[in-house]
Amino acid sequence: MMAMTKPARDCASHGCDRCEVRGNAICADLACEDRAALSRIGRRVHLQAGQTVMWEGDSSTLVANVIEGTLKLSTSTGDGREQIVGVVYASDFIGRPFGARTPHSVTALTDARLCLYPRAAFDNFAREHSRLEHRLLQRTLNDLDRTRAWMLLLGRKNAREKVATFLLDMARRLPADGNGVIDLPLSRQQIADVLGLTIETVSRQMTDLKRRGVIALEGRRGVCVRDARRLENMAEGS
Amino acid sequence: MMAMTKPARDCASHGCDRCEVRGNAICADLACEDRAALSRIGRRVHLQAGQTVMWEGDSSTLVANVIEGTLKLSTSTGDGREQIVGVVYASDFIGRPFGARTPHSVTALTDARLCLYPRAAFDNFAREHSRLEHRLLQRTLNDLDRTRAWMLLLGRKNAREKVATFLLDMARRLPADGNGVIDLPLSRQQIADVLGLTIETVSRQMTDLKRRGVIALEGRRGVCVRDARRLENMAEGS
DNA sequence: CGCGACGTTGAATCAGTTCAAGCCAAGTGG
DNA sequence: CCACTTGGCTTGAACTGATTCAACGTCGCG
Repeated sequence: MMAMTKPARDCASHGCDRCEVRGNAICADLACEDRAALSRIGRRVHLQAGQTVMWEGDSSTLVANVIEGTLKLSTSTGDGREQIVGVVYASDFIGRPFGARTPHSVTALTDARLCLYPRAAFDNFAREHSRLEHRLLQRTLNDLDRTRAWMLLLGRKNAREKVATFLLDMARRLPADGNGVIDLPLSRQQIADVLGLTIETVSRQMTDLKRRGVIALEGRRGVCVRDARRLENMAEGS
Repeated sequence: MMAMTKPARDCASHGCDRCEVRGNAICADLACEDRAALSRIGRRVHLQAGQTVMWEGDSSTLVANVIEGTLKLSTSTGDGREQIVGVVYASDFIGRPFGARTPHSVTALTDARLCLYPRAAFDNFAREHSRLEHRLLQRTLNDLDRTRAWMLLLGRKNAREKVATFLLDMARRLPADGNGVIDLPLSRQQIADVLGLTIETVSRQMTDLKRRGVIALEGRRGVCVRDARRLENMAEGS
């Protein structure tokens, strides 16, 4: 799959033209030749579910675009308690440009494909291409908004509200199959790590939501939102 | 104070030259004439403690540099539970550039002075001055890092760890007087809103820390860190 | 002095955790 | 093909850290 064939014509001479996420990634509105230059800096890599690409606290040497798959961003306390601080999807950007340290680990939740750049080279490229930098800024501002909204959940919502909010967020982001069932990219433990709960509490809340007919569960990872209105009410406090 | 006098010479012809925060604010490395242009867009405003400049969900019409004072960024649930998602100090930037809505309220905790810009004009200016945009990007990336670190606190730390972490953060950011006493810009309720706790729990933890000799309390807002090492241990889990 | 806002303290309650057991579906090997 | 393991998920019962509710202090200001 995805062999790096090299056609002849000027502007079609690099892999990006066939890139699945080009329209949404930060490279979207680069001129054709600039995109070619950027593509020369980067390389494609495949990750298996569970693989970690960047470690919290390590010096920041890599950044990347996510081409396919879902990854988690996480931090931990010294004694091993983990908090997932973000979940990223295709076309999202990962890594810490313009900074010495990677502030959180990045781990693949599903098999994934990345377009990986050495940070230093990327930084230089970005500084010379303000359209790219502008896109990166927009994306970072959005991330910051979403992260701050999540703080309200972590600090002030109870278990039911947390789980309901999480499910709505997932339903919004992930495609549903014909029966309206979505396939969660996270295990129960990982959901707990997103919500600041324990696995048991997550499980109990899910079961409770099922019992009330608000959602249906299909196997371990499948969920179907049956009554979105009610789920939304539960996500706030009512 | 701070009257907008207009001296005659070319490059000294705007208020910025006397600006207390110029070295650290996002305007820092603008060329002299660009800074003059930016200053023409903005205006200085004074805020009294308690005043709110921007409301969560309102359309984003203003952005600003903080010249003096401390402000809080906050979000609330429908039923009035509040979470403080950030505290900003002199030379920080506030507001949501390149976005339609302000995602959180901004309220002065102390009397404050801002350098306020209409968002649309600021956006245009920023798009044409990539050094400004670059600085804004750096700042936003830093904010995001700090915000994500705070998620670990909200999701995974207990009350003692939260309060200890908070105090260390404050001690790092605020100047201490001759006796090592810092003046907290936040009331107990606001500390609770930062940490995702209740006011009573914050009070109990502070008293406990005092009883153990780790900190000393001076009146309502004064704190002195007596044993920083021990406080650091408490901030993680030990 | 006395009022009002802010902070502390105590006792009871409860949401969520902890610990322990059991369940289920998917392998693995005899 | 069936016993047995394995890993993820659920369920139950006991426990506990933080909240809730209520009373009491205390500081600053008219």
